[in-house]
Amino acid sequence: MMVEKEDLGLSLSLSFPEKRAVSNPSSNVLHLNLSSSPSPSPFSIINRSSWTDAFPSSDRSSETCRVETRSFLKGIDVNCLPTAGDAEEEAGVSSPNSTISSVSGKRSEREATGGSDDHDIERASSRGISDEEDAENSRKKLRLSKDQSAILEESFKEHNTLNPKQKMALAKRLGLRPRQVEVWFQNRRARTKLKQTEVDCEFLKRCCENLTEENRRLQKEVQELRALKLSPQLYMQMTPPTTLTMCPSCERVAVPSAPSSAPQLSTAVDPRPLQMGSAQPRPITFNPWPASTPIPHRLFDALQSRS
DNA sequence: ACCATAGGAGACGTTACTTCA
DNA sequence: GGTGAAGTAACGTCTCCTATG
Repeated sequence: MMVEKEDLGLSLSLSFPEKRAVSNPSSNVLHLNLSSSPSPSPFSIINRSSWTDAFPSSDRSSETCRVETRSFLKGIDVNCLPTAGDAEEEAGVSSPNSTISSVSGKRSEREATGGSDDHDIERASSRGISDEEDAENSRKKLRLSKDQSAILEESFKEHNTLNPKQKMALAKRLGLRPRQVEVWFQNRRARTKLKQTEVDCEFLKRCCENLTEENRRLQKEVQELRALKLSPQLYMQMTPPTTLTMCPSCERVAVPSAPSSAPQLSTAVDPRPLQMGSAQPRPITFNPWPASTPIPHRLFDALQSRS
C-alpha cells in the first residue's frame, strides 16, 4: 500500500488548461472544499511565500547543467542517497522535455534500436543492475517506501510544485534522484486533478438531478393549475399551492390570508402560462440547489467564463 | 522595441511494472 | 500458480513561458 485514499486530499483543485499553475496558481484553479477530506486542501493551504523564502527559486541559468555523462550512475541503487554532485547534475536534466528526452524519440523506437542512451543508463542505474539485464528487462519500477511516500505527501501538501532547489533538497532527504521526485510530483498532480474531476462530475451530476426533479415538479404544478383553470368551481375553492402569495402587479410577496375569490399565486412558479395573453415575460426565479448543497461559485465562474 | 530561438517546466496521455484480491 | 484490476513510477509529447541574442 502506497498512499491511503484519504491522503489524496479531495479538497483539491481543477485547473483549466491554457494557463499553467506555476505561473499563477490561483488564477484558474477551482477550489472545492469537501468535508470528506480529512485534511485541508493541499492547494488551499499552500503558503508559497514561506516555501519560496525557504527555497528561493534559483536562477535558471545557474541550473543549466548539461548532461555530459551519467556513467557514474551505473550500479547505484535507487534508494541509496545520491551524492550532492549526482543530484546537482540531475537537476540540470530534470525536465522530460530536456534536450535528451527531446531527441530520444518514442520508447518503442528506442527499445527497438537497443536503447543505449542516457535514459537507459539512468533506468539501469535506478535498479542497480547491469546493462545486460537492462537490455532484457525494459523498465523495472521501484516502489517507494512508506516513509518516502509520506514525506513526499507532506511536501505536496505544502506545495504541489517544486523549484529546482526544493527538488534537490527533497531528493537528498529521501535518497532519491531529483528526477524521481519530479516524476512523483507530476504524477501526484495528475492524480489530484483526476480526483477533483471525479468530484466535480459527481457534483454536476447531482445538480442535474436536482434540476430535473425541479423541472418535473414545476411541470406537474403547471398541469395542475391548468386543470384547475378549466374547472372554475374547484378553482375558487382551492387552497393556495404554497403558503406564500404574490401580488401579480407589484410582484410583492404577501402574508397568506384566508382563501379568497382571487387565485393565489405561487412564488415558485410563474403563473403566466395560465394568462395566455400576458405580455411581459418575467424570469422564473427558483433555487435548484438543495439547501444543504453548498454552491461552488468558482465552478459557476469557471463555467461562465468557458461559455 | 520587436522577433526568433533555445531551453525549462508543467500538463497530459501512455506504457510498463507491482501489488493484491 | 494464473489472472485481471487497480495503483503508480516512468516516459514521450505538447504547450507555455522566459531568457538571450
